[in-house]
Amino acid sequence: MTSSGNSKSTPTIPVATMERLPRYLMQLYKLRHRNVESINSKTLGASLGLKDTQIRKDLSYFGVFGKARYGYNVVFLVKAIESILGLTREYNIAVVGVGNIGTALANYTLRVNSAFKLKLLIDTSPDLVGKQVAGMRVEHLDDLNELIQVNKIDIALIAVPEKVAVEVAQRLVDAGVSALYNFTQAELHCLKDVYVESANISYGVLRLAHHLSGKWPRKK
Amino acid sequence: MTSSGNSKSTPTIPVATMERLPRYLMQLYKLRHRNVESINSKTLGASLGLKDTQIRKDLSYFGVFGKARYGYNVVFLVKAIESILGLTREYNIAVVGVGNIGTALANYTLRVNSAFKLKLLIDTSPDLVGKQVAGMRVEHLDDLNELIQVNKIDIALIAVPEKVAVEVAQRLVDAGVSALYNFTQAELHCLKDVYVESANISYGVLRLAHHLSGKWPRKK
DNA sequence: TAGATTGTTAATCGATTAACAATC
DNA sequence: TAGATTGTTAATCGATTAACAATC
Repeated sequence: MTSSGNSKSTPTIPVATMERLPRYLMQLYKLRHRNVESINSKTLGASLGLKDTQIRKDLSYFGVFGKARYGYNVVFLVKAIESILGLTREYNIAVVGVGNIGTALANYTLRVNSAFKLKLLIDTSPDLVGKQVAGMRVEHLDDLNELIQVNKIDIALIAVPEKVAVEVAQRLVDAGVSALYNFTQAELHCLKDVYVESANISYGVLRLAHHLSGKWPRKK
Repeated sequence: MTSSGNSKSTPTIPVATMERLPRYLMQLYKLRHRNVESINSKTLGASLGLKDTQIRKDLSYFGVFGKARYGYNVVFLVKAIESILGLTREYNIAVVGVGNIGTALANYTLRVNSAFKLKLLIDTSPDLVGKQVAGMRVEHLDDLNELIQVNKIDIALIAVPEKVAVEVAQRLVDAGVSALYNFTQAELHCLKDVYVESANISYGVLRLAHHLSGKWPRKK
C-alpha cells in the first residue's frame, strides 16, 4: 500500500501561506463569535491588510471552500483551517520559566484553542517553585526529564533568562520535546532534531526605530 | 538644493533585508561582548541559520564594510548597523497596559539599546495606578493625551486586553504617537497615519501545532 | 437573467543564491 | 605569493497579483 489515498497528488504548500493561516483563523474566530455566517475574500483580506487574490490562492491549496456570490461559510472554514493546522488532536504544553512572560503565556496565550493543554510549569526560583500560577503548581527544573516524560509534553514554551536558554532548550530536546517556542534573546538554530518558532520581542522595537528614523527607503 | 548629497543614487532596500538587520545587530552585540574582533559572513550566517551570500548581499546595500581575508570588524559593523537602524537618536517609549507582558516589556525588552528611553507606564487598574513598576510610577489612562505630549512619546507598546486595543491605539495615534508595537490579539491595520509592528504570540503555537501534525508538506 | 465572487492560470514581482573577479 | 573572503552580477527560485472563465 502506498501513502496515497488522495487520487490527486498533494500540493506543496508555500511557507508564506502556512504562516498566514493562523491569522485567517483568528479573524474567523472573531467573525464566528459575532455570528457572521459568511465572509468573502475581499472583506477578509481587508481586515488583515491582504489582497483578495491572496486569500483565495492560499485557501485553494487545500481544496474548495467557497461559493461564488456567497464567499466562505465561517463555521465551515474555521473547521477546515483548524484541521489543516492540526488542531484536531491535543498538544501537551510546558512553560519553562515562569517570570512575567511565562506567566502571560500560561494565562492567556494557550487559550487560543482548546487543543492546547497546559500540563507543566517549570522554574528554578525558590519564590516560585511550589506556588500556584495559572491554577497550576510550579515544578523545579531539576526534575525536568521525568516531568516532561510523565506529562507527555509535545511543545515547550521557553521564557528563561538568555544565559541558560541554550542549555535548557537542549535538555528539553534530550527529554523528547520536538517543538519549542523561544521567547528568549538566544538564537536556537544550533539545536538538532527540533522545530523552533522564535518570538524575539526586541526585534520589533528596533524595526520601529528604523522606521521612525526614516533614513533608508524601502520598497512599497 | 536637491535632496542628493550622495552622488550615488540611494538604493531601495528590500523589506526582507531590513527585517534581518536587527538579528545581525543582536548577534554582533554578543560577539562584541566576547571581545571578538572580526567575523566573516559564513560564521555570522551560520549563527543565524543564513547563507553567507545572504549576509554579504544585505550589507552591500549600505556600502562596503568588510575586507577580504578578514571579514567584518565587529565594533565597526555594530556602529554601522546601529546607524542604519536609526539608533543614533533617542526614542521616548510608553508602555500601555502593565500586566505581565507590559511589565516584561518595561523591565527587559527596552534594555536592548540605550536609545530607548522608557518614559511612561499607563494602565487603568486601581491596583496598579500610582504603584512603581520597573522603577516608574504607573499613570492612569484617563490622562493619556497630556502624558503622551508632555513626555514626547515616539513609540507606544500596547499590551492591553483585546477588547480595548483598537480604541486605545486610536487614542495614542490621536495624541501624536506614530509608531506602535502591538502585543494584543487585535489587528490594527485599520489605523491610519501610524506604523504598526505586531507580535501576536498566539500565531507561534498554532504554527507549532501545524508542524507537529505534519499533515501538509511544505517547501524546503 | 445579470452580476458578484469564486478558483486558477499566467505574468509580474521580489528575494535568494551560485558563481566569480577583485582584493587583501 | 597563495588562498581565503569579499562585493556584485546574473540565474534561480518562490510569492504575489492581474486577469478571466466558471459558477452560483
